[in-house]
Amino acid sequence: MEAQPDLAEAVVKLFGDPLRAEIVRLLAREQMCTCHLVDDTGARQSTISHHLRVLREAGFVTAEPRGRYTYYRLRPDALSLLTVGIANLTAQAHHAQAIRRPCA
Amino acid sequence: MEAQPDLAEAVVKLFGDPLRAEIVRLLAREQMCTCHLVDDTGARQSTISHHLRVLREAGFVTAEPRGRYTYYRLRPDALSLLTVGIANLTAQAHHAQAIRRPCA
DNA sequence: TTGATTCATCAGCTTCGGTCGATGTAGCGT
DNA sequence: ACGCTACATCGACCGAAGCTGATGAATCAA
Repeated sequence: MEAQPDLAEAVVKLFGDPLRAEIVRLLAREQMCTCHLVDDTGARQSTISHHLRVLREAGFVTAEPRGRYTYYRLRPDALSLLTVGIANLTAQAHHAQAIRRPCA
Repeated sequence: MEAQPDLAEAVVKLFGDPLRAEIVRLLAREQMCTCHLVDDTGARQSTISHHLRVLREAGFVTAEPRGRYTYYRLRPDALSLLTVGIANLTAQAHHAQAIRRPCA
């Protein structure tokens, strides 16, 4: 049984970088636009945009243009899939405790 | 509320690399020694050892010396913590949908 | 004891990816 | 129209991290 084909890749896209993880953590509290994230993290605007692009392409955030601002929010459905995937892996790991492949 | 202080770091240690993710996936099925992992992944022995070290130091696997072999297994408790952390983040993200920080 | 096997560690190379400044575009206020 | 702000994208730089071959320790078989 496969937990999720690209579970690892998805996770890396989410947490693969400390700053990206911080962005996710902030977006988990409220929707924010890029300028908010720049203020809160202290990173440059181009850096924030870069990470938002990664998160967007990975399907973890959505961008909503609001005039000259762009609001970002997390996609709970994507996070739910991730949660299930890791939960499955955890359950599988639990069962694996009893299995040992013999050494030739 | 903080999901987990170093949730991101922990996740990166687990899935931060495709090969490492593959190792985790294999260990989720059964306990294996290094040579098994070398065979199954096709990676060099030193490379496998390197990743096992990362996983070990992160607390996700334990090593059990068995004669000249060393069996590795995942630590379900560590994975459970991770699952809870991501589940919390997911729940938090769900609530955040209704909150929007105003742009100055 | 000798040799083969398993595994960990090390130093060096190389690649990947994050960060940055610069540039361009679009929307808003005056 | 003009300027200002918010944002995306680009190219370049650089540091972190993975990969590798070599080396050494430990175990087992002959």
